Amino acid sequence: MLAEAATPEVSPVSFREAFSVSTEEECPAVTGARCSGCRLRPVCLWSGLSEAAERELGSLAFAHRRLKLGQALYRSGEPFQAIYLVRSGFIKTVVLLEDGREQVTGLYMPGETLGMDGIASARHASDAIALEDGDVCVVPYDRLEALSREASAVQRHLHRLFSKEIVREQRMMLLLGSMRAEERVAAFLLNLSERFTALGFSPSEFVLRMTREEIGSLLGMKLETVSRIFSRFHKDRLIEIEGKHVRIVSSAGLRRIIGH
Amino acid sequence: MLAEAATPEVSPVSFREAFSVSTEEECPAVTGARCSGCRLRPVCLWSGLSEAAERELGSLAFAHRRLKLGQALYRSGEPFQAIYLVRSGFIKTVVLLEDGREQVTGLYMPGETLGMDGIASARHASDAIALEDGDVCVVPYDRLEALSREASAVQRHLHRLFSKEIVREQRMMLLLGSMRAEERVAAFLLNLSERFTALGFSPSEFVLRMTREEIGSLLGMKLETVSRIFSRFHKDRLIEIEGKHVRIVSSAGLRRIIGH
DNA sequence: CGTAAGCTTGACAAAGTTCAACGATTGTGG
DNA sequence: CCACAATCGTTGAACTTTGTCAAGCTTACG
Repeated sequence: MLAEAATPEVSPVSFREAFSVSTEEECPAVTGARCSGCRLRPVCLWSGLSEAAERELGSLAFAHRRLKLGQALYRSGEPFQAIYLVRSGFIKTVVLLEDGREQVTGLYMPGETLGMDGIASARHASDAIALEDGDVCVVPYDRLEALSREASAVQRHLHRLFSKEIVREQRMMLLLGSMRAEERVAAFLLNLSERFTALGFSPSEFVLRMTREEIGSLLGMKLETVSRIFSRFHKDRLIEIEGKHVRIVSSAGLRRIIGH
Repeated sequence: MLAEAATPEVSPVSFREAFSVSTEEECPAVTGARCSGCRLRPVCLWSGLSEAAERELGSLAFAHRRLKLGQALYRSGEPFQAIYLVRSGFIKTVVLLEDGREQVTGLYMPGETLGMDGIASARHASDAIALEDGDVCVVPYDRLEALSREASAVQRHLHRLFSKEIVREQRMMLLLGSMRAEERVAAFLLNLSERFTALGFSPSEFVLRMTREEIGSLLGMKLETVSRIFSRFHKDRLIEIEGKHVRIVSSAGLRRIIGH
């Protein structure tokens, strides 16, 4: 029944098709593509730039970097050079404790920006790991700084980006600090549903790109707890789940769980 | 034995003396004081500005706002206007869930900056509440934006500020998501110790400005758990504690607890 | 096709919460 | 200035949630 989950209902194209690694035509590797043709334009840093400003900046073309599953975009301690806009694939960020424990601090989908944690100390404070093959747009930070001084639209967008990340992390603290495991999982599923919707995919049917262990780390619980809660939600007809394919049967029911 | 805790050993002046609400002479109310005389200069947004840039900006004087214990600096949903530099007193930020549950997401000491969560949506995403009487320097955001375009030192400082907040929240997620209650309390005490040290006070003896309930909310546990862990640490000779007065007896011991 | 990685489930243990009682401290109005 | 109320903190006992360990199953991959 869930076999077709990979082909979202509301969208005429599959996720993989729509956000697959670009062909050479539309995305020459190192020289970078013109932003004007990019499908991520509506969510991109550069939207809102006046045409004049765009023309002025002949350099509005950035290198792309491809990532294979498991590959690191950057690692904690590495010199900070750029921030990254996800073009395709999912990326997780991970913070490590000396004794080896790790916390997944973020999950980034196409159109989302990561890497801002590196500005403070000129070194990245987390690892960014690809959860599947994909690619990112590399935005060199020094150029961004300069541009943000020249074009106030860029500045405003950049500051909003910083602030959004702060708000996202606040919400995550709320989740980790004051919700029970069941509520966290419900909130996680509803959040994914929203974000898939924003990308034009089904709100109710999608593929988790993380293992139970990674989900557990993001939500501050053990993989067994994640598994048990998925099973319980399934039994209670709130979701259907088969491995990583999820279908939300009752988003109202999930919302009710958070309401306690 | 802990009766003198209010007078830190290493510092010749008490915390309250050093960071009390300023007298009118050094801090005229609405017109704002010249930054040059401010004791927070080394940590302030404006440090690093060239003298030329400073002179150019005759406006380098900001309104101060006094806060009484329990008073809100801003509330979630209020229009975002400014960010705030704490001059004296402690401030907590709180995020609320519809059902009334709340999560303390931050604790801000003199010299620290808060309010950046409001930029994303032009409305604050949290409440900021004074934990004791104090005052803040009000930095209007539109002026900051303009200034950050003109003076790259300001820009750099501002971006670093954003990034620091992101990193701080990441660490908080690590704490909430992957540490046991005992470890969280130990980490909390060590973190306070560091920050008091940075302000020139004793690393080992200070006054908590939060109730057990507020500490619990910050650390994602119930007030009873906080109390029990304080008692346990006391029994194990890691700290001495009497109400809100804390003395760290063995910071190595606390560090060992985090190491598992 | 075999091996490793990922997922599920059960039984039990540990950690943290809840409820309750009580003492100490703080603040307020008479 | 005192008395009373309210808030804050501590501690015990019972309970709930989540983690741990172990086994077995499925899936993906070389």
